Amino acid sequence: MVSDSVLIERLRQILTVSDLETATAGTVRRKLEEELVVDLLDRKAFVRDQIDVFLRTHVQETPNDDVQEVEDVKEEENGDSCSQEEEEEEKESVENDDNSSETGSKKKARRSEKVNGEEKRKGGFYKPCALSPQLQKLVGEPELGRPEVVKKIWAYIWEKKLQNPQNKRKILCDDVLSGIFWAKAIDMFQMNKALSKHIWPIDEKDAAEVKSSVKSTQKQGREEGENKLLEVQKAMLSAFSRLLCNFLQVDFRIPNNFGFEAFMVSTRMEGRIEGLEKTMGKVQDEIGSANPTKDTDMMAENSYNRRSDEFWEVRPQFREETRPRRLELPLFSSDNPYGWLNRAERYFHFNGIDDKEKLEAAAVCFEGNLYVVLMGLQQTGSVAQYREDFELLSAPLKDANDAVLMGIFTKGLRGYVAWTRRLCRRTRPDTTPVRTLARNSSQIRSNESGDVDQHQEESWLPYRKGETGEGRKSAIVIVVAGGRVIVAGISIGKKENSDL
DNA sequence: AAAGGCTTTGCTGCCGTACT
DNA sequence: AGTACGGCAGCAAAGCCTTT
Repeated sequence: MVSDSVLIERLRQILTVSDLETATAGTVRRKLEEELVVDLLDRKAFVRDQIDVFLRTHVQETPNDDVQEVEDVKEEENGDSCSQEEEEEEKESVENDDNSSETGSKKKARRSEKVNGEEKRKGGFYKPCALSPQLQKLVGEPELGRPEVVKKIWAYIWEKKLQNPQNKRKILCDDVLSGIFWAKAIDMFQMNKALSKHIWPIDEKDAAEVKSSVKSTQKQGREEGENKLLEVQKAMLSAFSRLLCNFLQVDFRIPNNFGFEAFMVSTRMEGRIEGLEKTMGKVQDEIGSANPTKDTDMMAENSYNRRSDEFWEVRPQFREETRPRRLELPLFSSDNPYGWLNRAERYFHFNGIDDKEKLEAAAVCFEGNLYVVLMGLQQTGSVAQYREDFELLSAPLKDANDAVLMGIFTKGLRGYVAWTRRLCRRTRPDTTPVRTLARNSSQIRSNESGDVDQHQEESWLPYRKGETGEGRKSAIVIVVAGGRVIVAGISIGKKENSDL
């Protein structure tokens, strides 16, 4: 039988040299048993208590090392010292202040002091991010933490006096700012959102560089293929978004190396189309009823196909002049996407194609390649961004099978495999409200897509205890693909969740 | 003081599973 | 049944500003 004192002494020795991040009560106890050649099963509680005592003293000492050093210096300066008990009381009182009486602003001030006092942090918020060329131009640095970018932006706004005097929340964009925000004015609350399009994590870039440098020659071909696919994706996204922007009468923009502005969510898009159609209808009526003038004729020339019969009755000669000539629009070529874009634009110009027709014609040309591109699309940012990209790309696939589209969509989701596995384990079909919804709704598809057929059908319809009330991890995802609404039960992260 | 946006990191607490 | 552990969700943190 080993005495308590011997046990404690040896225990402390073990803990001193152990990695406290990984050591557990069990591993420590087993080590003790091994070294002292005794069975400590009946003294488990004692061992755990002693570990707790050690950890309490250790943990108190470690994070306050710096404070302790400062206090030591003070003590030396003052020539006196207070007892450990008094120190502990002081610490406690500080903690109590923190928890109860201290106001938010004081806390904030204290935090700020802390940040200013310490060496500028490099992680967390201050983690340097890569900046877009437009943003680099403004802040004068290739990489910067987000808060510092915001600081510099505000400094620029003040310097140039770009706040609207009537409403200081509005920022009037000069050339530099409009190059970043793609607007003539922007609400300051929207500013950070717009900025996020220009701030990219460096890790991904670094990781990609490291990855590519260590790739074996065998993998190089595949990588080149992926790069090419990415190039094609970019080109198609660029071309397609340009057409869409023309159609929707919004600014054409390719804000970063791959991303889209988030105008493509179907509901918003439908709203814009509706609005656009109404406006066009009004313009059409006005043109139809007005006397022909040079200006209105020019407007009419630009929208040959949108004119009413009444309009042509007034200007029969104009119909002859602007009749589209026959010329084939080339199919999209992944070998030369920019070349295709050029030729397509010339074709549109030559035939006087209006915006809606441009969109439809381009969609037909894209269709063959779209599955390939869609398959290559991966979630790199938020689910919402990924969904929007997916919706944009899949929009022309009107004949596509919903389940296939949903399968491709989920396959590109980050962490997909992990959550489907977990969901398979935890599914409780009979009590799942989502499942009930799925059975009753013709819009909801189960996993018929094949790419996840190793999972139970329930894996599409996630369940987690308490879901009825909170649905902590699960949500219904609605994807607009191929012009149809596709709904699926899905498990997603917390941030994405809020976006739904 | 809260609101509104966004970012990453790390802590806490909860839950489920595996093991004793 | 109790315990240990893994994994995940939720939250808070700094920074910026003006209006209510």
